[in-house]
Amino acid sequence: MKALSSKQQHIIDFTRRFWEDRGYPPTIRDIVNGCGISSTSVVDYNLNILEREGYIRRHPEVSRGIELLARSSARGYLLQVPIIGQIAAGEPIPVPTPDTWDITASSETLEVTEDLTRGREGIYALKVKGSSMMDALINDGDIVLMQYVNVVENGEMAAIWFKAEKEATLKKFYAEPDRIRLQPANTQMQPIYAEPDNVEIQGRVIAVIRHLA
Amino acid sequence: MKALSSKQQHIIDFTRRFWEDRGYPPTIRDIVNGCGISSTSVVDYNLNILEREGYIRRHPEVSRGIELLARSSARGYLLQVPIIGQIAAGEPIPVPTPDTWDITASSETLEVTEDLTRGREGIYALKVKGSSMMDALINDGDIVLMQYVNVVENGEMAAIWFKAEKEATLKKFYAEPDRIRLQPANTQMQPIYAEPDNVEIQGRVIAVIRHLA
DNA sequence: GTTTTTGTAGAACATGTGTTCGACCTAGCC
DNA sequence: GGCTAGGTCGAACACATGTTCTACAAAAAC
Repeated sequence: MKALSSKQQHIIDFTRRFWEDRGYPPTIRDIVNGCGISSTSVVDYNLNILEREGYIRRHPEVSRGIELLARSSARGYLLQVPIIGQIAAGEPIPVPTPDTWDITASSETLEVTEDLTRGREGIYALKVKGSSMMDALINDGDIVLMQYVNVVENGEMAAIWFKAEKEATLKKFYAEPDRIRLQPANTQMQPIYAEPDNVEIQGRVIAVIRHLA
Repeated sequence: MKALSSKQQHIIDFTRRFWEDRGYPPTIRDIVNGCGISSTSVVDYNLNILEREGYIRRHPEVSRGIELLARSSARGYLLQVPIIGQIAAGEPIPVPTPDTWDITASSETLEVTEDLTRGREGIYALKVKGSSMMDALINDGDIVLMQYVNVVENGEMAAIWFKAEKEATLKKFYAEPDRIRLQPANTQMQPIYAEPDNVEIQGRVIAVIRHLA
């Protein structure tokens, strides 16, 4: 990639702005007007260079056939994840139902980029209430992205429900021969051991998002 | 919004797929082919209904002038944040330069939704190295979204550089009459006090993103 | 100097593409 | 039966838009 002339940079900027603004790319004549260029062929000329240098892709004979490639550009797309409830030490963990999956029905949603979920199915979100998960480095107000699964691999962070104690928590999960070891994310803290019968895995933690300020 | 006929639903789905796939909306004839419809006027007819019902916006006389309004689609938009380096206890905190702002120049970027930055300027990201920030509930591998500022309000989480000790850390910042109090996010831990001369604020923490599994 | 390269201008051309219109079909209703 | 409303079809029209070509100027290479 060579350096771009100021005109080429201008064209790219304008095209991106146009695209973000209207949802479709500009025509060559839109660029002529938007960048104060005086001929369509000049734009064509520079678009060819931009394509050769890998900044855009052009679809020949197609109106508005300009695709911005700039580093992941548009590709990564947005997902709406329903925030179906909260997770707190003393409350049952809300389990997604066909109802809560319905984006339009759920009261709150979280917009995340696809790279967080990596295309996984069954993603939902919970808001953390209280500071009982601090040993998992999760604080009051954090949002945890969950995947709806009933089994997790050793070492994965899971949402766990202690049946007897009626308590919810987030811990790293390890199945050992006769027991289950739950390891706080803070490695300086001691693990907890539990009976396999007493724990119910409610989901896997995909990501944690803490929004300050 | 009335319920859509299956044909209308099909048109919307096709349009979204087309759009996600190629970066620009389909023409009416693209929809004719893609949805197995036999006349452009049928598509036009249904697009008008879709616009009336609020699912799309059409730009008259404009080729490919179909804008998807359905939630998630494009609107709430994506920002590319440059990951300009890492933050570790014993290293200076990388400070953004005009160079690192250039998305195309930086080696790695993070895609975030606008609601995380809330339109703020000067946003960059750092990758956390090591577990020294654990008292701020931040772990190795986490990504912190930063805003480039030199002063922060009391109570905000800031990236701090201790000049004498040559150490970086993330702490809640409180200016007191003669000293600066730095409070770990984990409220059970004791605060640290520092001389105003010895601390340099390198930025404000906007968000923390932890990506597991 | 001459020649080549790079960039710009304007116009003409060919095709892409939204729009319109008349005809037709069905279903429901009087 | 006649009537209307919703939906489909095909073709023609008009203009939006990518492409191409010639001419020209300035800079770079020879």
